[in-house]
Amino acid sequence: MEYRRAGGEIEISGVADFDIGRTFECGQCFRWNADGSGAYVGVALGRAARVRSEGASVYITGGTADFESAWRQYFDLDTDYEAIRRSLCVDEFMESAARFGAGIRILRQDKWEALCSFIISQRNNIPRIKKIVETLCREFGDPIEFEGRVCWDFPPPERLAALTEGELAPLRSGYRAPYIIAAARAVASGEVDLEMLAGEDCADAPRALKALPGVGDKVANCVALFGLHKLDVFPIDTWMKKVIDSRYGGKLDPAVFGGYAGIAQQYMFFHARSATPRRRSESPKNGPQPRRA
DNA sequence: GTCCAGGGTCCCA
DNA sequence: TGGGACCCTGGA
Repeated sequence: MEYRRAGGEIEISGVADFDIGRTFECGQCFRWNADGSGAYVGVALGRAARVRSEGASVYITGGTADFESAWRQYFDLDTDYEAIRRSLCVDEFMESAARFGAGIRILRQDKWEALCSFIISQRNNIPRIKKIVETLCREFGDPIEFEGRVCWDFPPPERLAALTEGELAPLRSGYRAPYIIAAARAVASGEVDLEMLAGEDCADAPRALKALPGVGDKVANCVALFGLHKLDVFPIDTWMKKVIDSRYGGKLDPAVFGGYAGIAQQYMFFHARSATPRRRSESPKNGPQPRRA
């Protein structure tokens, strides 16, 4: 990996498997949006930035200090995803999924933001998740000036811990509001220590996260993978259930992927979502049916 | 206007 | 272990 200043941007080159579109669109993050020109604008780690790719290089707004203190870690640029991807091609389907998802990197997102965002994600669709998260930031986050407009940082847990459910009403987050507040209070008070859970010697972070109301297996695993960077964790949602049912007869032991089951999951998830039309009218007739009265 | 589905979780038999 | 309820939105 090499980087250099290029005007108001940092040019990053020599990184295999770095596709910004796939990385931002694979469902791991909710605050990066395509601007229509092929670039993505978003807020992360208290900074706003524009990210674009051109040729074999990726360009990020800002200087070397921002790059070294934030983006280098955020995009996990010192990890060899190409080698990991090759190691995950354990069968024909994974070869196909890994080829399809080549370039996806697991972002090192803010831990609290990941926890809060995935609580919001439950029984929800991605456009609405993004809308709720954006409203949360706009209502309670700090402003960040960027390219002549105002973006909003993700609000810290201490700020949300002081709120009531009524004050979260503008989010229209429904039954998730009390979960957001409970998580904020647990993190702000230190009852849940996300830094500690992210540590190497914490063997079972999802179990600790599941102590929070509104955090079950799926949310806990997503937070462990995308917030705590536990690359061996394998979240299973409705899309993954479909893949496991259709490709592996309903049984798949994530252990076959070694310590990188989480990255395998992202290839499979991205492949499944991209291969399946998302509109209801176009959705497969034999998909999982809701359990309703 | 009505119905249904959306990256779940919780509670209760 | 399985079924139903939960909050809200947008498409059909």
